[in-house]
Amino acid sequence: MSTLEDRTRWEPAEAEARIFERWLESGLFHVEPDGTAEASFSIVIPPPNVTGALHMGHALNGSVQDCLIRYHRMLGKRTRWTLGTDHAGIATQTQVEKLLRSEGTSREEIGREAFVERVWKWREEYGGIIFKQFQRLGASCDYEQERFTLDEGYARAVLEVFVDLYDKGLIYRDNRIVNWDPGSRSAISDLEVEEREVTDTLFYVEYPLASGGGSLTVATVRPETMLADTAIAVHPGDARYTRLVGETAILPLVGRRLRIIADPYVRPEFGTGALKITPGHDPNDFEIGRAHGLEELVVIGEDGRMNAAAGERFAGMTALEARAAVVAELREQGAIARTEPYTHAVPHSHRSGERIEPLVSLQWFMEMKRLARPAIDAVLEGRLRVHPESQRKRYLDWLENIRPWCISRQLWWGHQIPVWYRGVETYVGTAPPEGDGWTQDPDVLDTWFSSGLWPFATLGWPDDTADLRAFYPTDVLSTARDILFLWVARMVMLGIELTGAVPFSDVINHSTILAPDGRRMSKSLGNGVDPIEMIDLHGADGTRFGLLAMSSTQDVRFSAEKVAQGRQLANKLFNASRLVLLRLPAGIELDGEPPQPTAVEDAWILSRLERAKADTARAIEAFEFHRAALGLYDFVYGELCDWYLEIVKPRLYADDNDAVARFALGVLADTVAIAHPVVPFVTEEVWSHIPGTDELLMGRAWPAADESRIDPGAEAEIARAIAAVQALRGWRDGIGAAPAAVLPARLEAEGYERTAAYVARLARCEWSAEAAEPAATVPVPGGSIAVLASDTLDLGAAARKLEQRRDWLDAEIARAEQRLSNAGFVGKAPAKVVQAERDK
RNA sequence: GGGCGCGUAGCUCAGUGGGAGAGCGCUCGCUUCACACGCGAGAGGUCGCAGGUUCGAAACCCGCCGCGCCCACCA
Repeated sequence: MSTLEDRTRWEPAEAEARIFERWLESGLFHVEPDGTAEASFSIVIPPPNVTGALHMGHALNGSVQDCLIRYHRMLGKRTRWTLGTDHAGIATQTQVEKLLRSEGTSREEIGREAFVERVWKWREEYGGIIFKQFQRLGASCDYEQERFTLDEGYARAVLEVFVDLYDKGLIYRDNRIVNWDPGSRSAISDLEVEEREVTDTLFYVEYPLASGGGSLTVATVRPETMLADTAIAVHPGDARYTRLVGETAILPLVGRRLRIIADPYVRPEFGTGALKITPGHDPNDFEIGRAHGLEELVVIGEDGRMNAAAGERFAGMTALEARAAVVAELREQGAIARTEPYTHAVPHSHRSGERIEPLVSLQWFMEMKRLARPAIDAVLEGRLRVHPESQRKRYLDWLENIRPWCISRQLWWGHQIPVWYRGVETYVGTAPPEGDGWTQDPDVLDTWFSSGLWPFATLGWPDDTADLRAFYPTDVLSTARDILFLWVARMVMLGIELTGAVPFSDVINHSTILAPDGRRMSKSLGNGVDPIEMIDLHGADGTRFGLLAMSSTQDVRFSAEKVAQGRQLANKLFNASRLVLLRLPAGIELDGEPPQPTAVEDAWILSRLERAKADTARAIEAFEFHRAALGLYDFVYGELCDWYLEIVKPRLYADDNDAVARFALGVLADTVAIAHPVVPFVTEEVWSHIPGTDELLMGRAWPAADESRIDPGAEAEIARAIAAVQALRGWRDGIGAAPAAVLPARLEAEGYERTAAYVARLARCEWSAEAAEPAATVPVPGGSIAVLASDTLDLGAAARKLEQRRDWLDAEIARAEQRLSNAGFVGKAPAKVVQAERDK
């Protein structure tokens, strides 16, 4: 490593790996379980898919969580960030199946056992890559223990929960209509379904009445499902059909007799006001069918093809083929009255993208209503806080309208359902039953069933472990809002039911990072930005800063410029530190005493630092990470570097600089400390060069704000000096004064007793006692500065500038006077504001 | 059909009642002893539109327009 003198730039590529290694070796990522959950701070990572690679969402969430973890670690909390991965049933199975296909085989061909083995092997190979990437980001997880939702202990927890909830009657098996995904050949839950606009044809089909007296016309977009019709429904109040209720219609092509029933669900104004009822293939019809005791016929099989029940003519066809065939036959019979195009929302599988085939099937369900109530109360009573507030309503609305959850999946990769069958017997238990002839249910549980146990199963539940006692309930759960229902709400429900505790006290729904083009980042669109590339380009600190800074609203476009801004901040911190450290006299080290100001600018920066400490802490605790990041930037650039360090340079370069060097060192130390949760690498690096610090910054105590050091007087004095410097610089630039020229001037303003020398140096002028007529007068707070004639000054330009200034001032005075003459303003506005106007 | 968010400088975004800000880009100037991945100075905004509340609105309220997202079983 080269010396600080030679390193004029912060080089993340060189430093970050080295620093991360020190963190890892320090053992600070891991803390022993001890004490109570109240005294600790713990986060469980939202488990990425085993197959996953780091994307921008992970990088943002990692930055958020690490910022929190580092902050609380510095606060002295016993800090645990538990990490692990999710077996991700469908996603993983799909990937491995794809691999098998490329090898010319399939899961059916090699069989279940070999397939599952293959997935495990695949997981060995690719799993956990994402945590190497997390390390690039600087994430201070407990890497010593990585959990997996299919670990032995975890699997045991899953099975015990199944048995427990089954015994409580919350889990049951039933023939119900489910969202069948022909793509993954499995049932999926309501949450895995997305609606897409589709234009279909609406067919008006005539069903003859059994009485022979005419026919009843129904409208349908799916004529092929008529083969499973078991009734026709009309609205009870629909006068057109009142006399037909209770009559019978004949199903064309099939000849089945259909009862004509009355049900308020039917909308009289849609189509003909008569609705064919197909309980086996339509969710609404299913409910109506259950209400009226109708038969549930299934004519489309799980392979998406018509089955034997569809009749010989149609069996084996795909649903689409069957539609064409049915329509053709109906036309032949003259049973289609008319058709019209019809655009509507149609459910598709979120995973496979295929159109959902609703069908009645024997599946396992979880009854959710009873579980939802306590999860609602937890939020209403403030035991669980949802951030931002707007997401709270979403959470509550969903839970208020919760429906049964289909938890069985027709997959091989996952937790196989712990139920065995023998003839009519059913056995439910965590271990296989005694005796011969039992076969286990082939289905596995929905991935979200096991991830719903994540905060406590990762800590050893259901055993009473030290981890559980020390770290559960956890504190914060940070996630993207698209899995608020899928995952978060279920963790809350299951956590309360199984452990008696809300599994975390705060839920953060962080922003969704969109691609620069405003669309979702996606592989297929090719508009994704790789966080690792960003880290390579701008460093982890820059990437973290950028992501946090851009994450204030619910959606945000990715902006590489914000990341570059973060890199600038890192570079600035590094170089500011060089200035202080390279001027540090031998023997001075950080002694733990608060910095002692010996000049007005010292008191000023100390005051600003106290505010920055408090603001940063407040922002992090309120989960307003953009405020934390941008606030640090403002402090470091706008106050520490642009002004404080510029003002004290001569003192730092003086021979007897002990006092100011010691002071600046203290300010620097606190600055890197409060910046550490946001930009951990560069701050750790700076820390390592501060004499008197043997330990890592990561493990240092957060510098608590001390409001007694806030000094409004010093703040006002320096603010005045800054304004004067800026006024003079602007004036100089306006008249084109030579940058290096030192202009003689007379200070004719109040309030510069302790800052006049700084103003002169920073604005490049020289105070003169000469009584000469000024060449120009520059207004500054508290008076003006008279610039005297000198050979470097262009008097014509100065005069023009002065003229402009006077016009502006006249306007200002007029405006202030107008305001002050307004009785309403003087009477009602706060005294401070009125006084400010008078001062003008 | 309901809900949520957004609309501020050319771009990406901060800013929740007292004279509009940042980063990037642009213009001009500067090898000033931490940093040229830098420093200084600028140009550039009827704060989506229209009402209202207020002494005072980018901000608070109402309506509209535009964009995005979520939820919803209407053939």
